[in-house]
Amino acid sequence: MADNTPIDAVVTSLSVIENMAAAGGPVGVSELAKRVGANKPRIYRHLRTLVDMKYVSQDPETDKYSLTLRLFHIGQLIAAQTEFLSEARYVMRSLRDEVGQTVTIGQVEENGVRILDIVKHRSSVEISTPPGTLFAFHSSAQGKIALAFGPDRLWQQLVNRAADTSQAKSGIDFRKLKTEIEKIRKRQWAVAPGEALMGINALAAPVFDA
Amino acid sequence: MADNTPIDAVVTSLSVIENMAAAGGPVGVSELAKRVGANKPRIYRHLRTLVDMKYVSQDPETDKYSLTLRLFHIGQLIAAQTEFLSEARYVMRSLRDEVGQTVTIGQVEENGVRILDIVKHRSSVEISTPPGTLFAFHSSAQGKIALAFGPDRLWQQLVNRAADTSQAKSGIDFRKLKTEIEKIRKRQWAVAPGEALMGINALAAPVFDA
DNA sequence: AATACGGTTTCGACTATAGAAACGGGGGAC
DNA sequence: GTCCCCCGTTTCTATAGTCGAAACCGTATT
Repeated sequence: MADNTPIDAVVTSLSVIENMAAAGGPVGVSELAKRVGANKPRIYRHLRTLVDMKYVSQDPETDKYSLTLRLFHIGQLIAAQTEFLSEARYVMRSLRDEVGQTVTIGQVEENGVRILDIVKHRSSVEISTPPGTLFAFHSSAQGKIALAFGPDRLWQQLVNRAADTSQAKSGIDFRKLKTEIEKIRKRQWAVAPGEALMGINALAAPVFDA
Repeated sequence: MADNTPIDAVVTSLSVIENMAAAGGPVGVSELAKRVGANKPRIYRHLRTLVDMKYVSQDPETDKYSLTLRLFHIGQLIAAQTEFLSEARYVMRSLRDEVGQTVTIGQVEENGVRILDIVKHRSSVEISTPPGTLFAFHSSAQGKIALAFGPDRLWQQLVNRAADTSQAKSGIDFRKLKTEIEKIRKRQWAVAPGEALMGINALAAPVFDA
């Protein structure tokens, strides 16, 4: 990461899009120019490009520009990739309101549990786990849940990998972990106090689809 | 509109985004380069820019890139601007709970009806129509509704297009279709059993605004 | 051990982008 | 009716920024 040089034109166009979205309605070139902090011709050319690509349309009457549903469609695709996220949001939100805690949702991957989304609990201190974070299997409530209720394959992989890398120093006590997993499987939920951060609680996983 | 000159960099970045959305999962630089039709360094720089702007994230493990939820959020904003979608959600949800069926909402475009959003009905079998899907006019309940209650222009276009392409083999029986449309217009709703999938039902369209 | 493929970096050349200034047209003030 | 102001649009030139070829380095493969 030597010379961090973002592409100017892209930044500008995305700023245009963002500002249009924030505007909440059709916008003119001049207004946009002020919001973005550039002069009119620049904005104009970017708008023309976006119109060309069907991301923006111009009202023939007022000459003002508005965003089309193209980006919305792309957004839907993204949400679809993140699978059930859109539906999960509702559950998460109500869950948060119920327990008064920040709620996260994750997905099991090869090497751990990846945080997909988070619904924050408004409190004085903000302990945020940005989406995309990867939690290890052995040192997080989420990971242990995955081990407890996920396929055996996960457990095997974890053991094999630890053996392969000959990292006896990894310090994972598998016997202890195994009994912990068993316990989790019985009581249906896991805690992992002080392992990643302060006090993290996780709950069982409605896996695979529903 | 003298010298139609779209900004290259913007076109590239948007192509990158589109291809990532279409890919349906994490993608590598090389794969993207092939899809977009450019060489690796270019794509790499664009990706770096998008990462900088938080539209894309890179998996620390696999080095692959994926779209973040940022665009999804913007898409939601757009949908809110486009007015009725946010309101429609409520209607759709209550409608679903009432009839116990999956409800979709679409928008009439040039070549068919595009599904904008969907509220699924929880049942044993999942028959999902991902948003963004385009339904043909003549072979879907949604399309027929559009023909029945939309402007005549749509019908004319459909007939003309079929004539132009000289594809008599298209197999569309226009007389039959026309009478069907008439019937739909009278009884206010349409069915299209077995045309797209199993049993699809659609309802009349609150067009144009309200 | 050697190869192939992945993402990343460098560097020079050219072109595509930016900014100043000017244009035409619509609307409001007076 | 006339003037003026503000809007979206256009031209033009210089420079900055983007591009492509080739090379780099790590990991996985044979």
